[in-house]
Amino acid sequence: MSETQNNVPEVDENKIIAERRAKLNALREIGHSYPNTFRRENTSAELHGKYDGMSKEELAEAEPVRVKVAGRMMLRRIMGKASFATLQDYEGRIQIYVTRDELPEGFYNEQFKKWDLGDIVGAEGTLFKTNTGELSIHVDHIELITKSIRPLPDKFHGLQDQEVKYRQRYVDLIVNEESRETFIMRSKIVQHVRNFLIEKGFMEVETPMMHVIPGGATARPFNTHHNALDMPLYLRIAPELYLKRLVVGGFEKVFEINRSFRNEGLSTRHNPEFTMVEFYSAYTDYHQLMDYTEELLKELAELTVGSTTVPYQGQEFDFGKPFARLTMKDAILQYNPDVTAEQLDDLEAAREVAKSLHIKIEDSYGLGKVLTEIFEETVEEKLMDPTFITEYPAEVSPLARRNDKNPFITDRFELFIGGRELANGFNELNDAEDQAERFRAQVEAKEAGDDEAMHYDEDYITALEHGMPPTAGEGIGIDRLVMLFTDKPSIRDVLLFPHMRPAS
RNA sequence: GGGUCGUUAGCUCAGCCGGUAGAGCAGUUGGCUUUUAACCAAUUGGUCGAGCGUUCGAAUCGCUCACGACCCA
Repeated sequence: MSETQNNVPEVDENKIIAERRAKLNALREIGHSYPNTFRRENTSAELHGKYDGMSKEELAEAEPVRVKVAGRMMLRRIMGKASFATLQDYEGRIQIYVTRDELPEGFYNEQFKKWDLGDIVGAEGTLFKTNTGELSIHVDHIELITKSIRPLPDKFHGLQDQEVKYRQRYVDLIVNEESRETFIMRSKIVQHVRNFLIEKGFMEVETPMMHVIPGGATARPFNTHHNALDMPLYLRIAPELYLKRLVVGGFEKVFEINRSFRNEGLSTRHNPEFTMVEFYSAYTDYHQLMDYTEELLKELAELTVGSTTVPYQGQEFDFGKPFARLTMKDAILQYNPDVTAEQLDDLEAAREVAKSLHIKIEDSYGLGKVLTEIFEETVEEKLMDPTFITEYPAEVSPLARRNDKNPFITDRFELFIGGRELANGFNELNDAEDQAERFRAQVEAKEAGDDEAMHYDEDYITALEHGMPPTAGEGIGIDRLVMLFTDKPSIRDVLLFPHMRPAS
């Protein structure tokens, strides 16, 4: 049974909409049919770029410059027989000057003056500058291209209602410049990450988003069902295991930028679907990945902020100096001066430390998990400037390779900025027997009640048994990256269509 | 899951000591050929998020619910 709503909604009608519909009906009677015949030849930004530098006199004395633009009418000032209006296209705004006597008989009063803010129009004419020096188009042909039935939000205050911004992003994008800029920046950031990896010799791939066994992370998946095959499927929680299968297959440097899905709560940092870049490189190690990450983030700071000092919500993060690198244990000691190194080497002592810090510890936790809990509770949120934390315990790193000298820890790091985890990378576990053992431990945890623990992925073990070269891999959260570089407090501000509860 | 705050005209917001709803913008009508949040004059527009209660009377007080924002777990 489908619960999808197929109800046709009742017509949402208020006086303004009714009046606009009446105008549209009048237009239909004289043949308007949402025409797709107007071809613009110029954009607002192009014209400002070329002609803003010319003075009023230079423009007036030069050969007349004919231009043809289209856009949404955002402002209009009618002054009797002449009007100014502001058209907005995807790059910006341009002012047009419309006079009664240069349009066909009756057009100015019977058509143009009846158009509404929000309508999309095309205009042709010659460039000039107004007395106050604004580049404008003296129009001799103008036409209504698309009638808008719905009124726009306040022309000065824009759209303020946070909920409507998220639910009706198209309206937000029409009226709020800042919102447009955020998503343009997001696109540039993703583009830069992609180019960065391609220049480093990585190959972009696409792996399944519907998994038979959800793997590659510890998280609850979304469940779905394949009707023809009559089998359960899961939306992926990470692409990791498929990307590493490709490394087994001989694609030694691969990456994927796309969505993963986790069936967990919503917050200012969590959306059920989110975007990660994951990349894997054979014959290298996690130190190389930290170097790549540092290089990439410094470039992104330059690209987005134009500086190595990144402002975020009233704070500033320093991307100029080399990123700090310290081990999880050293980090705990540094931020908990009362704790000694010896206490962190012994399970019972570490439990006591956690208890004194009011951290909940389950009986099943080993020393590695206890240390990680202490780290997450007392250190994470204090790591402001970019900081790599290394030497994550094997217990909390089921896919990472153990350190050669100390099998308690893995060759793994996470990157923190502004108290938030931005990236996670490690030397990949390519010992199939060790991996099988780790999967078994995860299954035990799952059977003991940890519903975030991993499944045993037999085919992945088979892939590793064919031999995966030594490989390092990393995931970077794109949404959090964009939040950081666009100074946005909520993940919803950097998602075009964030998940919302259905409006009542 | 818990707490705080919010939801009033298409938009941005007042009103909240309970007495039956206001402004600006947008819209409509009129005026205005270099304005720029244009301006001037007149004017239309509201199940005050939903429901229940208290009261002679509720946008306003109380309770429940919905959605959102922030904080905490």
